[in-house]
Amino acid sequence: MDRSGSGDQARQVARKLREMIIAGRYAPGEPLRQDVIAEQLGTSRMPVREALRVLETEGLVLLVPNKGASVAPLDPREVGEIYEMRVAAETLALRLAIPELSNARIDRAARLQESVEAGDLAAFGRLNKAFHMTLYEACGRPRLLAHVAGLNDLSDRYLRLAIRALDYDKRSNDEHRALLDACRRRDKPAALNLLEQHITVAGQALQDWLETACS
Amino acid sequence: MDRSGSGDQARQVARKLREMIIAGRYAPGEPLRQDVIAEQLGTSRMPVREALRVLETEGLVLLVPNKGASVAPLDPREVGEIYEMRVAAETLALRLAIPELSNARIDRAARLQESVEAGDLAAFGRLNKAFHMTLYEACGRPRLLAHVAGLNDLSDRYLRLAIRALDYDKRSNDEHRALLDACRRRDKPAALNLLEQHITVAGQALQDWLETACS
DNA sequence: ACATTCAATATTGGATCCAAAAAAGGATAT
DNA sequence: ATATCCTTTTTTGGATCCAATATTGAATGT
Repeated sequence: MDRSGSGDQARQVARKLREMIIAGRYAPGEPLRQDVIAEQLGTSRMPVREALRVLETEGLVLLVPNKGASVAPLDPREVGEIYEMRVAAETLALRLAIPELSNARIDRAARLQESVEAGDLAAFGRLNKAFHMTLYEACGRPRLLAHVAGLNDLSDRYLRLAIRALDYDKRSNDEHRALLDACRRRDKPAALNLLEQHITVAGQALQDWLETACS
Repeated sequence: MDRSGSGDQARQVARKLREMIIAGRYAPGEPLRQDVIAEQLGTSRMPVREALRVLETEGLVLLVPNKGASVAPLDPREVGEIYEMRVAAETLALRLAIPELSNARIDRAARLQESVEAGDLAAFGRLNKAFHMTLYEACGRPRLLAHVAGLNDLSDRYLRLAIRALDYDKRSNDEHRALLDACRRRDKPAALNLLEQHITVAGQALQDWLETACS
Protein backbone atom coordinates (compact mmCIF):
# COMPACT_ATOMS: atom_id res chain seq x y z
CA MET A 1 0.00 0.00 0.00
CA ASP A 2 1.26 3.48 0.84
CA ARG A 3 5.00 3.22 0.61
CA SER A 4 5.55 6.69 2.11
CA GLY A 5 5.20 5.32 5.63
CA SER A 6 6.63 1.91 4.98
CA GLY A 7 7.93 0.68 8.27
CA ASP A 8 5.53 2.64 10.34
CA GLN A 9 1.97 1.48 10.13
CA ALA A 10 1.37 2.09 13.80
CA ARG A 11 1.63 5.83 13.25
CA GLN A 12 -0.79 5.72 10.35
CA VAL A 13 -3.25 3.69 12.34
CA ALA A 14 -2.93 6.08 15.26
CA ARG A 15 -3.52 9.07 13.00
CA LYS A 16 -6.61 7.53 11.43
CA LEU A 17 -8.10 6.43 14.72
CA ARG A 18 -7.35 9.82 16.21
CA GLU A 19 -9.22 11.57 13.41
CA MET A 20 -12.13 9.18 13.67
CA ILE A 21 -12.47 9.65 17.41
CA ILE A 22 -12.21 13.43 17.25
CA ALA A 23 -14.72 13.53 14.41
CA GLY A 24 -17.11 11.50 16.52
CA ARG A 25 -17.23 8.63 14.09
CA TYR A 26 -16.70 6.35 17.04
CA ALA A 27 -19.09 7.01 19.88
CA PRO A 28 -17.69 7.82 23.32
CA GLY A 29 -17.34 4.66 25.37
CA GLU A 30 -17.61 2.47 22.30
CA PRO A 31 -15.35 -0.56 22.54
CA LEU A 32 -12.52 -0.66 20.04
CA ARG A 33 -11.88 -4.26 19.03
CA GLN A 34 -8.39 -4.89 17.82
CA ASP A 35 -9.25 -7.36 15.11
CA VAL A 36 -12.13 -5.26 13.76
CA ILE A 37 -9.95 -2.19 13.39
CA ALA A 38 -7.13 -4.27 11.98
CA GLU A 39 -9.39 -5.65 9.29
CA GLN A 40 -10.91 -2.26 8.52
CA LEU A 41 -7.48 -0.77 8.00
CA GLY A 42 -6.05 -3.80 6.25
CA THR A 43 -3.31 -4.64 8.75
CA SER A 44 -2.75 -7.09 11.53
CA ARG A 45 -3.64 -6.44 15.13
CA MET A 46 -0.09 -5.51 16.05
CA PRO A 47 0.06 -1.95 14.71
CA VAL A 48 -3.41 -1.41 16.11
CA ARG A 49 -2.24 -2.38 19.56
CA GLU A 50 0.64 0.06 19.42
CA ALA A 51 -1.64 2.80 18.14
CA LEU A 52 -4.10 2.23 20.97
CA ARG A 53 -1.30 2.65 23.50
CA VAL A 54 -0.38 5.98 21.96
CA LEU A 55 -3.97 7.19 21.89
CA GLU A 56 -4.35 6.19 25.50
CA THR A 57 -1.50 8.43 26.57
CA GLU A 58 -3.08 11.19 24.51
CA GLY A 59 -6.29 10.78 26.48
CA LEU A 60 -8.48 9.73 23.57
CA VAL A 61 -8.73 6.05 24.43
CA LEU A 62 -9.32 4.13 27.62
CA LEU A 63 -7.33 0.94 27.98
CA VAL A 64 -8.27 -1.59 30.63
CA PRO A 65 -5.99 -4.62 31.05
CA ASN A 66 -7.51 -7.84 29.73
CA LYS A 67 -10.70 -6.01 28.91
CA GLY A 68 -9.63 -3.95 25.95
CA ALA A 69 -9.82 -0.47 24.54
CA SER A 70 -12.74 1.91 24.32
CA VAL A 71 -13.20 5.45 23.16
CA ALA A 72 -12.58 7.75 26.10
CA PRO A 73 -15.95 8.76 27.50
CA LEU A 74 -17.04 12.37 27.46
CA ASP A 75 -17.51 13.92 30.84
CA PRO A 76 -18.86 17.48 30.82
CA ARG A 77 -17.12 18.13 34.12
CA GLU A 78 -13.82 17.60 32.33
CA VAL A 79 -14.47 20.46 29.92
CA GLY A 80 -13.62 23.02 32.55
CA GLU A 81 -10.26 21.42 33.21
CA ILE A 82 -9.37 21.23 29.53
CA TYR A 83 -10.23 24.85 28.93
CA GLU A 84 -8.30 25.98 31.98
CA MET A 85 -5.29 24.20 30.55
CA ARG A 86 -5.93 25.73 27.15
CA VAL A 87 -5.93 29.23 28.60
CA ALA A 88 -2.63 28.60 30.34
CA ALA A 89 -0.95 26.97 27.36
CA GLU A 90 -2.32 29.19 24.60
CA THR A 91 -1.74 32.51 26.33
CA LEU A 92 1.81 31.36 26.90
CA ALA A 93 2.16 30.43 23.26
CA LEU A 94 0.73 33.73 22.07
CA ARG A 95 2.84 35.74 24.50
CA LEU A 96 5.95 34.10 23.13
CA ALA A 97 4.70 34.35 19.56
CA ILE A 98 3.80 38.03 19.38
CA PRO A 99 7.34 39.40 19.41
CA GLU A 100 8.16 37.02 16.56
CA LEU A 101 5.03 37.60 14.49
CA SER A 102 5.65 38.63 10.91
CA ASN A 103 3.06 40.49 8.89
CA ALA A 104 3.07 37.62 6.46
CA ARG A 105 2.03 35.22 9.21
CA ILE A 106 -0.70 37.52 10.45
CA ASP A 107 -2.01 37.81 6.90
CA ARG A 108 -1.97 34.07 6.63
CA ALA A 109 -4.03 33.81 9.80
CA ALA A 110 -6.40 36.46 8.47
CA ARG A 111 -6.95 34.46 5.31
CA LEU A 112 -7.67 31.40 7.41
CA GLN A 113 -10.21 33.40 9.38
CA GLU A 114 -11.90 34.33 6.10
CA SER A 115 -12.06 30.64 5.29
CA VAL A 116 -13.61 29.98 8.67
CA GLU A 117 -16.32 32.55 7.99
CA ALA A 118 -16.90 31.24 4.49
CA GLY A 119 -16.64 27.54 5.32
CA ASP A 120 -19.33 25.22 6.55
CA LEU A 121 -19.78 24.02 10.07
CA ALA A 122 -18.13 20.68 9.37
CA ALA A 123 -14.87 22.43 8.55
CA PHE A 124 -15.05 24.80 11.50
CA GLY A 125 -13.03 22.67 13.88
CA ARG A 126 -10.19 22.17 11.46
CA LEU A 127 -10.00 25.77 10.22
CA ASN A 128 -10.43 27.25 13.67
CA LYS A 129 -7.53 25.16 14.91
CA ALA A 130 -5.44 26.20 11.91
CA PHE A 131 -6.13 29.86 12.61
CA HIS A 132 -4.96 29.65 16.19
CA MET A 133 -2.00 27.42 15.45
CA THR A 134 -0.78 29.73 12.70
CA LEU A 135 -0.41 32.52 15.19
CA TYR A 136 1.09 30.34 17.90
CA GLU A 137 3.60 28.70 15.62
CA ALA A 138 5.64 31.88 15.55
CA CYS A 139 6.69 31.13 19.13
CA GLY A 140 8.99 28.39 17.90
CA ARG A 141 8.30 26.05 20.83
CA PRO A 142 7.62 22.61 19.38
CA ARG A 143 6.71 20.92 22.63
CA LEU A 144 4.35 23.68 23.67
CA LEU A 145 2.71 23.63 20.25
CA ALA A 146 2.21 19.87 20.43
CA HIS A 147 0.62 20.28 23.83
CA VAL A 148 -1.72 23.00 22.55
CA ALA A 149 -2.68 20.84 19.59
CA GLY A 150 -3.41 17.91 21.87
CA LEU A 151 -5.68 20.01 24.07
CA ASN A 152 -7.43 21.24 20.96
CA ASP A 153 -8.10 17.67 19.91
CA LEU A 154 -9.54 16.86 23.31
CA SER A 155 -11.87 19.85 23.35
CA ASP A 156 -12.98 19.40 19.75
CA ARG A 157 -14.74 16.20 20.76
CA TYR A 158 -16.98 18.21 23.05
CA LEU A 159 -17.28 21.18 20.74
CA ARG A 160 -18.69 19.00 17.95
CA LEU A 161 -21.71 18.25 20.08
CA ALA A 162 -22.58 21.83 20.89
CA ILE A 163 -21.43 23.83 17.93
CA ARG A 164 -24.79 23.96 16.22
CA ALA A 165 -26.77 24.71 19.31
CA LEU A 166 -24.47 27.48 20.47
CA ASP A 167 -23.90 29.49 17.30
CA TYR A 168 -20.43 29.04 18.47
CA ASP A 169 -18.85 30.09 15.20
CA LYS A 170 -20.74 33.38 14.97
CA ARG A 171 -19.52 34.50 18.34
CA SER A 172 -16.02 33.36 17.55
CA ASN A 173 -15.58 35.45 14.41
CA ASP A 174 -15.70 38.86 16.07
CA GLU A 175 -13.24 37.74 18.69
CA HIS A 176 -10.89 36.36 16.07
CA ARG A 177 -10.90 39.65 14.20
CA ALA A 178 -10.24 41.61 17.35
CA LEU A 179 -7.40 39.24 18.14
CA LEU A 180 -5.93 39.76 14.69
CA ASP A 181 -6.11 43.51 15.15
CA ALA A 182 -4.27 43.34 18.44
CA CYS A 183 -1.64 41.16 16.81
CA ARG A 184 -1.22 43.64 13.97
CA ARG A 185 -0.62 46.38 16.53
CA ARG A 186 1.70 44.00 18.38
CA ASP A 187 -0.35 44.91 21.45
CA LYS A 188 0.59 42.02 23.66
CA PRO A 189 -1.57 42.76 26.71
CA ALA A 190 -4.65 43.35 24.60
CA ALA A 191 -4.06 40.23 22.56
CA LEU A 192 -3.53 38.09 25.64
CA ASN A 193 -6.65 39.47 27.25
CA LEU A 194 -8.72 38.82 24.18
CA LEU A 195 -7.41 35.31 23.87
CA GLU A 196 -8.03 34.49 27.50
CA GLN A 197 -11.58 35.78 27.24
CA HIS A 198 -12.09 34.01 23.95
CA ILE A 199 -11.14 30.66 25.40
CA THR A 200 -12.68 31.11 28.82
CA VAL A 201 -16.06 32.24 27.54
CA ALA A 202 -16.14 29.51 24.94
CA GLY A 203 -15.32 26.89 27.55
CA GLN A 204 -17.94 28.19 29.94
CA ALA A 205 -20.65 28.26 27.29
CA LEU A 206 -19.71 24.79 26.16
CA GLN A 207 -19.72 23.35 29.64
CA ASP A 208 -23.03 25.00 30.53
CA TRP A 209 -24.69 23.67 27.42
CA LEU A 210 -23.33 20.17 27.90
CA GLU A 211 -24.39 20.00 31.50
CA THR A 212 -27.94 21.10 30.76
CA ALA A 213 -28.30 19.17 27.53
CA CYS A 214 -26.92 15.92 28.88
CA SER A 215 -29.08 15.82 31.96
CA MET B 1 -7.29 -10.42 42.52
CA ASP B 2 -3.69 -10.46 41.61
CA ARG B 3 -3.51 -7.10 39.94
CA SER B 4 0.26 -6.93 40.07
CA GLY B 5 1.65 -9.07 37.32
CA SER B 6 -0.84 -10.41 34.87
CA GLY B 7 -2.39 -8.67 31.96
CA ASP B 8 -0.29 -5.62 31.42
CA GLN B 9 3.43 -5.99 31.09
CA ALA B 10 3.68 -3.11 28.67
CA ARG B 11 2.84 -0.66 31.45
CA GLN B 12 5.42 -2.19 33.75
CA VAL B 13 8.06 -2.07 31.06
CA ALA B 14 7.17 1.54 30.32
CA ARG B 15 7.40 2.43 33.97
CA LYS B 16 10.78 0.80 34.40
CA LEU B 17 12.23 2.30 31.25
CA ARG B 18 10.85 5.69 32.23
CA GLU B 19 12.56 5.52 35.59
CA MET B 20 15.81 4.37 34.03
CA ILE B 21 15.85 7.16 31.48
CA ILE B 22 14.96 9.85 34.01
CA ALA B 23 17.59 8.52 36.39
CA GLY B 24 20.16 8.77 33.62
CA ARG B 25 20.92 5.05 33.67
CA TYR B 26 20.57 5.15 29.92
CA ALA B 27 22.64 7.86 28.31
CA PRO B 28 20.92 10.45 26.11
CA GLY B 29 20.98 9.31 22.52
CA GLU B 30 21.79 5.76 23.48
CA PRO B 31 20.08 3.23 21.25
CA LEU B 32 17.45 1.08 22.94
CA ARG B 33 17.47 -2.39 21.40
CA GLN B 34 14.21 -4.20 21.74
CA ASP B 35 15.62 -7.66 22.32
CA VAL B 36 18.17 -6.46 24.85
CA ILE B 37 15.54 -4.72 26.93
CA ALA B 38 13.20 -7.66 26.54
CA GLU B 39 15.80 -10.03 27.88
CA GLN B 40 16.80 -7.71 30.72
CA LEU B 41 13.19 -7.48 31.85
CA GLY B 42 12.39 -11.11 31.19
CA THR B 43 9.69 -10.63 28.58
CA SER B 44 9.36 -10.81 24.84
CA ARG B 45 9.92 -7.89 22.51
CA MET B 46 6.22 -7.16 22.19
CA PRO B 47 5.57 -5.36 25.48
CA VAL B 48 8.82 -3.49 24.93
CA ARG B 49 7.62 -2.20 21.61
CA GLU B 50 4.38 -0.93 23.08
CA ALA B 51 6.26 0.70 25.94
CA LEU B 52 8.60 2.46 23.55
CA ARG B 53 5.63 3.95 21.70
CA VAL B 54 4.27 5.30 24.94
CA LEU B 55 7.59 6.77 25.98
CA GLU B 56 7.93 8.38 22.59
CA THR B 57 4.68 10.28 23.02
CA GLU B 58 5.91 11.31 26.46
CA GLY B 59 9.01 12.79 24.89
CA LEU B 60 11.52 10.51 26.57
CA VAL B 61 12.32 8.32 23.59
CA LEU B 62 13.04 8.99 19.95
CA LEU B 63 11.58 6.48 17.53
CA VAL B 64 12.79 6.40 13.93
CA PRO B 65 11.03 3.99 11.56
CA ASN B 66 13.15 1.00 10.61
CA LYS B 67 16.03 2.39 12.59
CA GLY B 68 14.85 1.89 16.12
CA ALA B 69 14.50 3.64 19.42
CA SER B 70 16.97 5.79 21.28
CA VAL B 71 16.91 7.81 24.46
CA ALA B 72 15.73 11.31 23.61
CA PRO B 73 18.79 13.54 23.39
CA LEU B 74 19.25 16.41 25.80
CA ASP B 75 19.23 19.84 24.24
CA PRO B 76 19.98 22.71 26.63
CA ARG B 77 17.95 25.03 24.42
CA GLU B 78 14.90 22.94 25.26
CA VAL B 79 15.22 23.62 28.98
CA GLY B 80 13.80 27.10 28.58
CA GLU B 81 10.71 25.79 26.86
CA ILE B 82 10.09 23.11 29.45
CA TYR B 83 10.39 25.55 32.31
CA GLU B 84 8.11 28.07 30.61
CA MET B 85 5.53 25.31 30.37
CA ARG B 86 6.11 24.34 33.97
CA VAL B 87 5.45 27.88 35.14
CA ALA B 88 2.19 27.99 33.21
CA ALA B 89 0.99 24.58 34.32
CA GLU B 90 2.14 24.65 37.93
CA THR B 91 0.92 28.14 38.73
CA LEU B 92 -2.43 27.07 37.33
CA ALA B 93 -2.39 23.94 39.47
CA LEU B 94 -1.45 25.86 42.59
CA ARG B 95 -4.01 28.58 41.93
CA LEU B 96 -6.73 25.97 41.72
CA ALA B 97 -5.31 24.03 44.66
CA ILE B 98 -5.00 26.78 47.25
CA PRO B 99 -8.74 27.22 47.90
CA GLU B 100 -8.96 23.46 48.47
CA LEU B 101 -5.85 23.07 50.59
CA SER B 102 -6.39 21.38 53.93
CA ASN B 103 -4.02 21.88 56.83
CA ALA B 104 -3.40 18.16 56.79
CA ARG B 105 -2.16 18.35 53.24
CA ILE B 106 0.08 21.31 53.95
CA ASP B 107 1.53 19.43 56.90
CA ARG B 108 2.13 16.47 54.66
CA ALA B 109 4.00 18.70 52.23
CA ALA B 110 5.98 20.18 55.10
CA ARG B 111 7.05 16.73 56.24
CA LEU B 112 8.14 15.96 52.70
CA GLN B 113 10.17 19.14 52.66
CA GLU B 114 11.88 17.98 55.85
CA SER B 115 12.72 14.73 54.07
CA VAL B 116 14.13 16.72 51.19
CA GLU B 117 16.41 18.62 53.55
CA ALA B 118 17.42 15.47 55.36
CA GLY B 119 17.73 13.24 52.32
CA ASP B 120 20.68 12.79 50.07
CA LEU B 121 21.10 14.27 46.65
CA ALA B 122 20.09 11.07 44.90
CA ALA B 123 16.63 11.27 46.44
CA PHE B 124 16.23 14.99 45.77
CA GLY B 125 14.44 14.63 42.46
CA ARG B 126 11.86 12.21 43.79
CA LEU B 127 11.19 14.02 47.05
CA ASN B 128 11.13 17.43 45.44
CA LYS B 129 8.55 16.23 42.97
CA ALA B 130 6.51 14.67 45.76
CA PHE B 131 6.54 17.96 47.68
CA HIS B 132 5.20 19.95 44.76
CA MET B 133 2.68 17.33 43.68
CA THR B 134 1.29 17.03 47.19
CA LEU B 135 0.30 20.67 47.10
CA TYR B 136 -0.98 20.56 43.54
CA GLU B 137 -3.06 17.43 44.04
CA ALA B 138 -5.57 19.43 46.05
CA CYS B 139 -6.70 21.04 42.78
CA GLY B 140 -8.44 17.83 41.79
CA ARG B 141 -7.56 18.10 38.09
CA PRO B 142 -6.21 14.72 37.01
CA ARG B 143 -5.26 15.72 33.52
CA LEU B 144 -3.45 18.83 34.65
CA LEU B 145 -1.62 16.85 37.30
CA ALA B 146 -0.50 14.27 34.77
CA HIS B 147 0.78 17.06 32.55
CA VAL B 148 2.71 18.62 35.42
CA ALA B 149 4.18 15.26 36.35
CA GLY B 150 5.28 14.70 32.76
CA LEU B 151 7.01 18.06 32.58
CA ASN B 152 8.72 17.25 35.85
CA ASP B 153 10.04 14.02 34.40
CA LEU B 154 11.38 15.85 31.38
CA SER B 155 13.18 18.50 33.41
CA ASP B 156 14.56 16.03 35.94
CA ARG B 157 16.76 14.58 33.21
CA TYR B 158 18.49 17.93 32.91
CA LEU B 159 18.43 18.71 36.60
CA ARG B 160 20.36 15.52 37.40
CA LEU B 161 23.33 16.84 35.48
CA ALA B 162 23.54 20.17 37.22
CA ILE B 163 22.24 19.55 40.70
CA ARG B 164 25.65 19.07 42.28
CA ALA B 165 27.29 21.99 40.52
CA LEU B 166 24.49 24.42 41.31
CA ASP B 167 23.81 23.73 44.98
CA TYR B 168 20.37 23.56 43.60
CA ASP B 169 18.85 21.93 46.64
CA LYS B 170 20.18 24.54 49.08
CA ARG B 171 18.58 27.36 47.16
CA SER B 172 15.38 25.40 46.82
CA ASN B 173 14.81 24.84 50.53
CA ASP B 174 14.25 28.47 51.48
CA GLU B 175 11.86 28.92 48.64
CA HIS B 176 9.93 25.81 49.60
CA ARG B 177 9.54 27.04 53.14
CA ALA B 178 8.34 30.42 51.96
CA LEU B 179 5.89 28.72 49.67
CA LEU B 180 4.58 26.60 52.53
CA ASP B 181 4.10 29.72 54.63
CA ALA B 182 2.12 31.43 51.91
CA CYS B 183 -0.02 28.31 51.56
CA ARG B 184 -0.65 28.22 55.31
CA ARG B 185 -1.85 31.81 55.12
CA ARG B 186 -3.86 30.89 52.01
CA ASP B 187 -2.20 33.89 50.42
CA LYS B 188 -2.79 33.05 46.82
CA PRO B 189 -0.97 35.96 45.13
CA ALA B 190 2.10 35.51 47.28
CA ALA B 191 2.17 31.76 46.75
CA LEU B 192 1.81 32.11 43.00
CA ASN B 193 4.54 34.71 42.87
CA LEU B 194 6.89 32.57 44.91
CA LEU B 195 6.20 29.55 42.76
CA GLU B 196 6.71 31.42 39.52
CA GLN B 197 10.00 32.79 40.78
CA HIS B 198 11.01 29.40 42.15
CA ILE B 199 10.53 27.71 38.80
CA THR B 200 11.78 30.53 36.61
CA VAL B 201 14.98 31.10 38.52
CA ALA B 202 15.68 27.40 38.72
CA GLY B 203 15.14 27.03 34.99
CA GLN B 204 17.35 29.96 34.18
CA ALA B 205 20.17 28.76 36.39
CA LEU B 206 19.89 25.29 34.95
CA GLN B 207 19.92 26.48 31.37
CA ASP B 208 22.85 28.82 31.95
CA TRP B 209 24.89 26.11 33.56
CA LEU B 210 24.11 23.57 30.87
CA GLU B 211 24.96 25.96 28.08
CA THR B 212 28.30 26.90 29.55
CA ALA B 213 29.19 23.42 30.78
CA CYS B 214 28.28 21.63 27.58
CA SER B 215 30.20 23.95 25.29
C1' DA C 1 -39.23 -17.75 37.40
C1' DC C 2 -34.66 -16.77 39.11
C1' DA C 3 -30.06 -17.37 40.61
C1' DT C 4 -25.92 -20.19 40.17
C1' DT C 5 -22.67 -23.00 37.99
C1' DC C 6 -20.22 -24.49 34.32
C1' DA C 7 -19.18 -25.09 29.52
C1' DA C 8 -18.49 -22.62 25.08
C1' DT C 9 -16.98 -18.51 22.85
C1' DA C 10 -14.66 -14.36 22.06
C1' DT C 11 -10.96 -11.27 22.95
C1' DT C 12 -6.96 -9.79 24.83
C1' DG C 13 -1.87 -10.27 26.00
C1' DG C 14 2.41 -12.34 25.09
C1' DA C 15 5.59 -15.29 22.28
C1' DT C 16 7.25 -16.72 18.11
C1' DC C 17 8.00 -16.54 13.20
C1' DC C 18 9.17 -14.32 8.86
C1' DA C 19 10.21 -10.67 5.66
C1' DA C 20 12.21 -6.18 4.84
C1' DA C 21 15.29 -2.69 5.97
C1' DA C 22 19.52 -1.15 7.88
C1' DA C 23 24.17 -1.84 9.54
C1' DA C 24 28.50 -4.23 9.48
C1' DG C 25 32.16 -6.33 7.24
C1' DG C 26 34.98 -7.85 3.52
C1' DA C 27 36.61 -8.22 -1.19
C1' DT C 28 37.83 -5.70 -5.27
C1' DA C 29 39.24 -2.00 -8.16
C1' DT C 30 41.38 2.31 -8.68
C1' DA D 1 45.28 3.47 1.05
C1' DT D 2 40.70 4.50 0.03
C1' DA D 3 36.38 4.19 -1.96
C1' DT D 4 32.85 1.14 -3.71
C1' DC D 5 30.22 -2.73 -4.25
C1' DC D 6 28.41 -6.89 -2.53
C1' DT D 7 27.61 -10.37 0.99
C1' DT D 8 26.55 -11.36 5.75
C1' DT D 9 24.64 -10.13 9.96
C1' DT D 10 21.72 -7.63 12.87
C1' DT D 11 17.51 -5.41 13.97
C1' DT D 12 13.24 -3.78 13.16
C1' DG D 13 8.20 -4.18 11.66
C1' DG D 14 4.35 -6.99 10.78
C1' DA D 15 1.82 -11.51 10.88
C1' DT D 16 0.65 -15.46 13.09
C1' DC D 17 0.25 -18.58 16.89
C1' DC D 18 -0.87 -19.87 21.61
C1' DA D 19 -2.22 -19.21 26.37
C1' DA D 20 -4.74 -16.67 29.77
C1' DT D 21 -8.70 -13.97 30.90
C1' DA D 22 -13.18 -12.28 30.32
C1' DT D 23 -17.72 -12.76 28.47
C1' DT D 24 -21.64 -15.20 26.94
C1' DG D 25 -25.10 -18.50 27.26
C1' DA D 26 -27.11 -22.64 28.41
C1' DA D 27 -28.18 -26.11 31.83
C1' DT D 28 -29.30 -27.16 36.51
C1' DG D 29 -31.26 -26.69 40.95
C1' DT D 30 -34.07 -24.16 44.11
